[in-house]
Amino acid sequence: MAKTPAPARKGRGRPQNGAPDLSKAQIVATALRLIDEKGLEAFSIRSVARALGCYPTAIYWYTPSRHVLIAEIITVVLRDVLPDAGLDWQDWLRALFTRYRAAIARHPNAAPLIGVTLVSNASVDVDLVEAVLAKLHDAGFRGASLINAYNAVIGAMVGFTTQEFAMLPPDAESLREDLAGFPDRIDANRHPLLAQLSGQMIGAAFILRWQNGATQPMTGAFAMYVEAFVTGLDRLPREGGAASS
Amino acid sequence: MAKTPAPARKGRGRPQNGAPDLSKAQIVATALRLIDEKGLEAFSIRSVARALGCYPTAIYWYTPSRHVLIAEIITVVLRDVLPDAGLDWQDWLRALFTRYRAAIARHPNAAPLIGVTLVSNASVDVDLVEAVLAKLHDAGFRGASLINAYNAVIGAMVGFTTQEFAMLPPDAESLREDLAGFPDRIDANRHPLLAQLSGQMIGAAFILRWQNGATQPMTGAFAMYVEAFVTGLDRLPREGGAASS
DNA sequence: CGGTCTGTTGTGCGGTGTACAATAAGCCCG
DNA sequence: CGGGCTTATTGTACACCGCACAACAGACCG
Repeated sequence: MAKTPAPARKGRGRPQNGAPDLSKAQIVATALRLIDEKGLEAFSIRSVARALGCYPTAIYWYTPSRHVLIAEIITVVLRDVLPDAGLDWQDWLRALFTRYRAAIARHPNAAPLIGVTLVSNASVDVDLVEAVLAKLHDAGFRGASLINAYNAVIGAMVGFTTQEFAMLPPDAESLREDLAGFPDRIDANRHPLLAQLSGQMIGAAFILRWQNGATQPMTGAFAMYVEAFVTGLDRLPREGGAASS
Repeated sequence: MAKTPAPARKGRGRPQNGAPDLSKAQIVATALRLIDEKGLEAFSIRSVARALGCYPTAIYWYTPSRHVLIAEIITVVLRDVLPDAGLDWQDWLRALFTRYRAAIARHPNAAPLIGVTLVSNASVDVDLVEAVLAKLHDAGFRGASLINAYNAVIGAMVGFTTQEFAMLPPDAESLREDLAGFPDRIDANRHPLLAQLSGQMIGAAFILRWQNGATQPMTGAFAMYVEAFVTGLDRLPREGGAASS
């Protein structure tokens, strides 16, 4: 509430209670709350410190850098994406993709963090890796094909949803106005399908939208994407194949 | 070369030749060159100005904001992704994905810009939209299914490659060291497949890598991903389906 | 020849991540 | 019980960022 540091307790030094004022969990939770409520741009070390009523440098006692803090936010967001292990491999993949999307939908403003920072960093979720490998092994994938399938699955899981919830430029309003007049500018001879479908696509389709999945979800497209990928995977050869690098 | 503004010409006012010193194309090209050569983090309005030997605010004469400049960089990177229109719809989609990936591979450090900023903004590439719609119409998709398929295709095109070329944290070295000792920490009882495959996966697979597609391309995984998606798309119902929103 | 347009130089503000010093309270050990 | 070590924080400082805005000089046009 106060202007800049807003210290609940004044003066330097260790707090008097014996217990710390801050904690890593509290910092991560506050950061995520800021992202959820005010958008990704409102998140910074300093804004988290402001919200917690401490100096920015106090944050650094619990986390070594902005990047690591982001990594910790990601692991919180991606909690509980693993589906029930009892499912058939195809249903399991469908559930995995859906649960991943649901996790992002719960914190849409955090989506770019994951897409940009690579799924990796920080704590490797070994259970996720093993589970994907296990289900693909169930499906019959072996050797280099198994690893390629693993990468294809992770890429597919993260890829679509990251796009769906991608951040928009801050001048979304001008983008909207731009697209409002767009149908009139289409040359029906050169772009007949676009001319015919623009009414349904403006504001709802990639490249022609000004809002992201938080307000304009692409549920139908996502379902089709998952279905195409999973059923397509079933029709692929499952052995051999070159390694990636 | 000079310290801060490094003006080739001194003093204020309009240049004497009659021709401007700068141009939008030059600014975009310089920005992209900086990104390619020194990484995305080295790109800023101020760094571009430094490279051009002008004041940062001179950049604003040609572009209204950082976001718009980024949008212009994106359109340059994504030039020439459209494949030959004569191809069969499935081959055309394969070619589209491959050409998109090749474009990103030419400027890997720019990958996060596209993934984050949404494919949209700035100049809508109507030819791309129309071409995708046309090929999916060729495939028999109609109505809501056509639009869903369009979104699935764009999401698939951008999604995987964005992940493959996602930026890594600046402390990649410590990540590498961390992952070097990773195989020894795997409990072979709890994670048997990971224990067996970690040797092939460390450094080359999502979540277990410390480099991105610029140095560790996932060619095999990408091929499998494309193949699964395209052949899967062929087996989907092509009419009806609910709209997304 | 005066005014307006153009394309710069320059100044300034509020923001950022984070390195580093200062400091005070709790804790442990002799 | 007292001195030093550890802990958790306040403060200061620096180099960077995007960008708003003023100043201004040359070109161009009536």
